[in-house]
Amino acid sequence: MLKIYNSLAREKQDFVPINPGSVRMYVCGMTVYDYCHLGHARVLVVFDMVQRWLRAIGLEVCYVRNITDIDDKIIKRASENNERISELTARFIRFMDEDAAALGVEKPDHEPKATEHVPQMLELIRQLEHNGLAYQAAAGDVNFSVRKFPGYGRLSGKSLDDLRAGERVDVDASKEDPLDFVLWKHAREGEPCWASPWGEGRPGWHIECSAMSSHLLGPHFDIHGGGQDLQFPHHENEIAQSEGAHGKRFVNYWMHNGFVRIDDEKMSKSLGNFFTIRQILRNYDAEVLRFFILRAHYRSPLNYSDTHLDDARQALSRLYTALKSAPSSAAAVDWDEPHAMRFAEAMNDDFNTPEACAVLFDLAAELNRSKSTALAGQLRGLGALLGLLGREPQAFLQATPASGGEMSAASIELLINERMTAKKRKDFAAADRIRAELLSAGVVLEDGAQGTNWRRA
RNA sequence: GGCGCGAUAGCAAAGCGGUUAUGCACCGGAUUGCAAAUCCGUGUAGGUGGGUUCGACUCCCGCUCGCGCCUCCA
Repeated sequence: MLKIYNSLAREKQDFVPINPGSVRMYVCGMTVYDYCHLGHARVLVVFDMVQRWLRAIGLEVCYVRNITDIDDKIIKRASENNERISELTARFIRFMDEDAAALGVEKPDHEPKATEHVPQMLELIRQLEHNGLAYQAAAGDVNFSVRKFPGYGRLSGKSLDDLRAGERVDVDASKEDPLDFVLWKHAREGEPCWASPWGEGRPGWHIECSAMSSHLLGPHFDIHGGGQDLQFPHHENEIAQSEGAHGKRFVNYWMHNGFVRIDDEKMSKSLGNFFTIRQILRNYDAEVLRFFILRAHYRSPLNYSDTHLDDARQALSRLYTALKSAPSSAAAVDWDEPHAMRFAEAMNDDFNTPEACAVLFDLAAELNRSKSTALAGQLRGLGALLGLLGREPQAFLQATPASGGEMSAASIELLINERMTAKKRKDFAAADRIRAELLSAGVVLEDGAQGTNWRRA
């Protein structure tokens, strides 16, 4: 039985799909005006893992991850770059796709774009107005009236009065309540806009997700995910909009992944302390980054540093090294085998990937002892469920970092042959000199029965 | 100020009311020409003060420290 920590209930709950055997899941994706950073990498990888596991336990999954391609920051960036918004967003969607693919993230079933769902948003706003939850303010914006929606603050655990107390933002005088949020922004000079019953304008940020999720998954679906920072106000507002418009429950399980941190501080655009995915991938294998993310629990904070990635690389090397000792292919997992059972138990416990990884290491140790092809198959099969261990061991162990500057495989082989010759005539001094030379170039040699293997340190 | 989360060995990171987490690093042994890899073995934990209990890292309370949300953010 799968258990999921539901942010709304603040506890782990048995997962019961609305329709037996199938799951509908929506995750807030990226706003595409810049490169994806490590925080985005975490959302991508975490929910990819969730999606894979849901399928692994036999559920039919419809996974939607949206793309926000119209908003203040996009407009600002496009004007700074002096380019069209559609060019800017198309470029960063492409970069996002490249990064996601590198990280082994499978394509969601749908990736709706905000600009392609304006009619659905307008319909939602119309419904909200009809239900007395939306009003057009003097300035022309259409706002959501939070005071009229009972239960506002349930997800974030805040009462309206608590929220008032912490107000740090200039109050917009045209709002009925300072916490009311914008559904439709009236058009401004030089900004893109759409026609609407409330005049020309463009959608507020929160309405996008409500419109796209209900359009593709219906008004009531199983899982809604995203980064912890979206819990308030974004997800809170989504609930208010969707339930306010449809008059029924919106989402059964809310999942929020923890932040990536740098030096114990949240990594974010506003703090400017972020690393982009492609920056990291210049020096580290993408699978190492994926493993680094999955070896922590998705709800825990994840501190990033080069040292931690080095550590993750060493650990992943151990798994691939074990795999090298027995031929294997990613066969179907034998779920009656003890390791697989432990793995499933861990994953069913709110996606406990650190525990699942520990099982992989136990399996590797066992494999190193037994050289069992069956165990190698299990290791590959279980790894595949996390999107790991899909490559040939040599390919991983000998991979060259994207930044280059490494000794080529051909030169390495040449030196290894030279060393072989030296070894044959018992000239160990010469052999060791070559080995030391390779080591200083970041290449480690392993002499075995069938000759010498090498890998990058 | 309000609300919430966390504190585990040198580092990273889980589970668990009593029995080895796991990985990296470290130490001893096997193996090796020597290494590397691997295997065998050992060591290093649970912020702090109380409480509950036969027994607490695990449950409860206080304190301290750290982080997050209350504004755009994954």
